[in-house]
Amino acid sequence: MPRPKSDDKRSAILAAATRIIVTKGLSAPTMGIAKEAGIANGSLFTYFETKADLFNQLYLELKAEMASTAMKDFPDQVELREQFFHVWRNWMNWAVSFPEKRRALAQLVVSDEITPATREAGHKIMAKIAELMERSRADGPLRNSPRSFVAALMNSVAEATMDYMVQDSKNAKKHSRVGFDALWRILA
Amino acid sequence: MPRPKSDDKRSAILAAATRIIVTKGLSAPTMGIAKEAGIANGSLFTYFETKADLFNQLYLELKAEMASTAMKDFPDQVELREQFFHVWRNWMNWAVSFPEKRRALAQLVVSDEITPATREAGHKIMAKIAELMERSRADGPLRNSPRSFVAALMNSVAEATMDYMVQDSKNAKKHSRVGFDALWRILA
Amino acid sequence: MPRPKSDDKRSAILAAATRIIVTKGLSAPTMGIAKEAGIANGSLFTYFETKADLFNQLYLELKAEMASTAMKDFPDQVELREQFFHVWRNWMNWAVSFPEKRRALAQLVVSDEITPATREAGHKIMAKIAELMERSRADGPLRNSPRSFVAALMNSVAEATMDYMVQDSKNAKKHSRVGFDALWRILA
Amino acid sequence: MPRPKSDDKRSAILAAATRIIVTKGLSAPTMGIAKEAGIANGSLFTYFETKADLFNQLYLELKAEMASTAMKDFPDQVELREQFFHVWRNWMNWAVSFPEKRRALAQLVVSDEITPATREAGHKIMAKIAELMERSRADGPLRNSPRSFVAALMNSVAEATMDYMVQDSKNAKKHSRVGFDALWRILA
DNA sequence: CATGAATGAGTGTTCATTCAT
DNA sequence: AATGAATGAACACTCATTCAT
Repeated sequence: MPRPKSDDKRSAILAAATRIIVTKGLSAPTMGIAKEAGIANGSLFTYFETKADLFNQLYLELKAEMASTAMKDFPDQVELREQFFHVWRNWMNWAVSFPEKRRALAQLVVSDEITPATREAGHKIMAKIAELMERSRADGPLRNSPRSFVAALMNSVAEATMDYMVQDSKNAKKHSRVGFDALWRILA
Repeated sequence: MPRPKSDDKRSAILAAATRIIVTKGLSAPTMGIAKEAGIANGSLFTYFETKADLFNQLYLELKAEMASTAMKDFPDQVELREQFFHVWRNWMNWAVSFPEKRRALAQLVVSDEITPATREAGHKIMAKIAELMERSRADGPLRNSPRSFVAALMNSVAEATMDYMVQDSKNAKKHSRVGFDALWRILA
Repeated sequence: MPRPKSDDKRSAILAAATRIIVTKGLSAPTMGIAKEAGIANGSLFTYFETKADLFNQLYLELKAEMASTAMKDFPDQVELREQFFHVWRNWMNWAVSFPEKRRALAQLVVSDEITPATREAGHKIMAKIAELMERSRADGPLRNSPRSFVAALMNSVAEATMDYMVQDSKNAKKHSRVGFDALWRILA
Repeated sequence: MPRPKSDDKRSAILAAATRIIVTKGLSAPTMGIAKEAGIANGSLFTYFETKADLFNQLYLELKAEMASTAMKDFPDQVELREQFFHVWRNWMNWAVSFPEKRRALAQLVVSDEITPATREAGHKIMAKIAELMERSRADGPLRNSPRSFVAALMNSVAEATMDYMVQDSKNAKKHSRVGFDALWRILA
């Protein structure tokens, strides 16, 4: 029974990577990430086989956190629009509360280090939200468009809204509503 | 800033960069771009001071081409919605006709090599389109939102629509319409 | 130098190192050797202070086994040439029976990790064979050459013969004889 | 017409590698070789694609020099034994005159970075010497052994002789003769 | 102006060795 | 004693940029 691989350390690396990606981008040296995490450069590779592996896992971690935050306190008994707005509000709040996580995720999304398998897994994580979206557009103008198109639209509106909220955080709540209304106009 | 002798060579580099960025991403070596352009690696720096400079100029070049294509044959005499749709259609067609340019531009947009000044200039280039957008939303639900938010929304809908069109190019025309309708629902 | 508890484990490491050296060379990671030996990487250093130490001990181990095999069933009562040939035959047989040991040893011989002291000890181990050699050349053309030169010649002929035998193992016995005759012609 | 790739520099790298290999072995850092050659570390890779490439070329270079030195002033009109001895003497002299080259070559020969193709080319370079060897053993006791075996024997005797000569260079000439006689006894 | 050799800082990853458990 | 995580120096190779020709 030697020192067991510490979950704390894994988390520290992930958190460090998040911070460093925000400031230096995806080309940030692994050594910088290790230092930020308070470990030796070589130790990083005890937890993640390669830099790309680290990025893929971070992508998933962030997406999972985002999705689970979005689904928190999900109200089963209310009507669809309100359900969706509940999720939307949680989603936006996460982005505003953890701007670094959101920006890091945004970088990871466009990285070509993220494998198709990882992206696929990422989509599965968002399944609940996607399902809400599906139900919302079921009778709307986009009822015949492919899901991926609708999902892309939803994501873009979400991203734009987040930016808006972060920039003018005093009125964040209002902006969240405006973004959701725009989305709803697209879908339903 | 005396522009160098051969405009041909400058264009060749820009075109080469476009192609290389699509296949290798923004981390593509300058030497690869030079080779693709049919010149020696050192010569690239006669035309562009640094790699970042090349990218900034390419960003502007592509944006300008996109914008001018969008404004082609602009119909002054028709009503606003139709004017906007004319522009939208040109815009979408450009993206479908020159997928490499569009994809390169998409990469450049998220690059942190692109300076704020360049982004600002890029927005100016889109001024005509922005103005249309402004007029369209003047009486709509987003009439009180900041222009940047509205612009971000428009861009996202455009990007999603382009992807959609490229993926299913047989029905490109129909998809273009669907995207525009979605945009219009947001704005007006 | 208290030898560690388990001689089994020590032997396992030595045997693993032999195998790994053959496939990966002397730059084989200690971790690979440990895994092959079925122990944890850190445990290797309980038995051998350093990688170089392991190699030095392995060198000696292999040389000792080689020498003792060569001297097996030594016939005291026959004449010199036959005595020498008996040893030669055992020697060659060992090489053919344990090709991995021989190849590992060949690599170790040229390694600069093997210290002069170890080499010296290795020569002592071969003392019996060297003595036979000395007696064989006592009246021959090399009677006035330094022992080290003669030993080097003998070793080279042996090495060449071993290669020859391994390559064409069907006629190994014949090749062994041819090699010995060549050696004898040099010495006596 | 830029700076042309300089043959001097190529030679300097090769010479530097020779020296460094002797002192630090084949694991010598490329940076050390570059520094010894008086160039920047990156420049080494202008002349040799990889470290392995450098080693392969050096192997060939050294072998070629050795072979051409050995054939210098080849006497066509004398009998076989004398021809062979002439070559042998040149060969031994080269080894004694350039001990670093010889030792570097000895290391390269056992390196697994040297490709089969390179080894093949190396053998071609030695073709003339091999031919002499073939003629010498044509009627001798090894007339039925494979050439590779005979060549291995010859090389080993040569190596042993060189060591001997270097160690006791005062009597180098005598030792060269002794070695040759031993070889001749094997072959003819 | 064009060329491509020269430069040298920068980087992901490996690995012998140490040490906490 | 055994384990395997932790360490950090080391290293081959890349690449934007400079500069001699």
